[in-house]
Amino acid sequence: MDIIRILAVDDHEMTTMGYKFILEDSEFKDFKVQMDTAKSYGEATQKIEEAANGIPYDILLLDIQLSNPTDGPGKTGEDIGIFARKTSPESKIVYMSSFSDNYRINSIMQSVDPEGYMVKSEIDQRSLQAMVTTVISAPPYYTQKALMAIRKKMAQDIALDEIDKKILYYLSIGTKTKDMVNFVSLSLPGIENRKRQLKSLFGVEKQNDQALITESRNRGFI
Amino acid sequence: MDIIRILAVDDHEMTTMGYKFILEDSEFKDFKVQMDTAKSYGEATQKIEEAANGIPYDILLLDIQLSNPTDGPGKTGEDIGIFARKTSPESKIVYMSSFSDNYRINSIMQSVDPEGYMVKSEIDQRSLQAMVTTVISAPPYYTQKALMAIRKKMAQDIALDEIDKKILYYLSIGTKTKDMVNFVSLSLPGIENRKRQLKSLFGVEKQNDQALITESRNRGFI
DNA sequence: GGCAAAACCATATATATTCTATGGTTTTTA
DNA sequence: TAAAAACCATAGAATATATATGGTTTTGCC
Repeated sequence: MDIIRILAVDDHEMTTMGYKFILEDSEFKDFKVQMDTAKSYGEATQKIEEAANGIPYDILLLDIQLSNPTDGPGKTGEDIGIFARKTSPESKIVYMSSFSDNYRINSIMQSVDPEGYMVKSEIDQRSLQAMVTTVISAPPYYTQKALMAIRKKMAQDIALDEIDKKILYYLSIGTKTKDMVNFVSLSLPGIENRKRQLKSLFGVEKQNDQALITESRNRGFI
Repeated sequence: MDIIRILAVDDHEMTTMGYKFILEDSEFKDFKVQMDTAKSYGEATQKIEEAANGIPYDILLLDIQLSNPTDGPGKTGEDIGIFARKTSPESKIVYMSSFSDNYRINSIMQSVDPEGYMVKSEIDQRSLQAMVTTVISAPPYYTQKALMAIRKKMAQDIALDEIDKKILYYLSIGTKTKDMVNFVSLSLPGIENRKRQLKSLFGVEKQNDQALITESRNRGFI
């Protein structure tokens, strides 16, 4: 009987314990699961690196939001994924995230391209088991909410460049257009013109910024 | 007990009969399935339109390849999907296709954005039943090979315009560069320059066209 | 090997797009 | 209602990409 080694990373210990109890007690056809856990970026990367020197983990279950201040700012589960792709390329990566918004899922799909993505509200015993077998034998595994975001993105051909995405992002968090010059490498009329173009592209011409934000969200950009 | 009405379109009658027997005999929790079939573009669009005037179909199962010459050239399952989106917007659309290549799946995802996509080699009784319940309650439903193509597309940010895609397509079917001027609205040096840029973009600089084709396929463009 | 076709590369010029700078008008908001 | 912000328009600058042309290298075939 093969052993599938999994590392689950989440700052809430209850969560990783839940995964552990369910999966170690599950009956799989060809293997048993053995689970390690980690609570922070530092602990996770260390365990991944150590394992990669011997037998790498088969699966990494990563939370995106790690509110652990000891690792300094900006160290998220996304960073762990990027680290793992380099250090332990054999390991399958599955995100277990509360985020189901398009922006976050698109971002993870591009930076890490994980073998799985589960929205936490959709995780239960059955889906956990299905995820493990799928990821091991025939990835990818995405839960329904993740699939909805992915489908939305696939359905449209519009490709915005980095500047457009930045403008939409800052707009969505309430930044004033005149202040965007500090974040976007463009002149004020340049930004205004881009906004006009985006509104035209999204079919909300002659409407205010709120309409643009709403439409961008509908289309899965933010 | 609700009735779920499905129209299955495939030029091979055996295929639609298979769907019919399996799904009408299946035990679903909240409903029963009643299946119509069609063999051509004309028959399918007519049935969709008639139904839409009364009670539209709940699900349309569409084959992409319809080798029926009576409807004239260029009438594929993709066209049926586009027609159905207009005529019967309430109906869910699921493609049942032999195609598992990236190019085709990407194209369908953009032109029709179906609620499901099943690669025929992956269809069996269980997946058929799962597809129906998923599409009715919480779409989308994609089989593994479709998901692989989708994942590949999502993982990369590169957006090629129509001209680039055309060049790659004609290259992939063996068209000589000098003959492409007949299909692509660009001068010969223009095409050559695009090819150079694509090679640079894909990291196959200073290599021949075969390398470009291979890399394009890997990245899911053709 | 050698020849012709195709592919490939480089440069000057033309064209289209998009930026900035500037200044005016309209809308929001305190 | 006054100030701030958003919005719009235009001229000129900068950028990117097209064409036209001609040369070099590679490929395929006898």
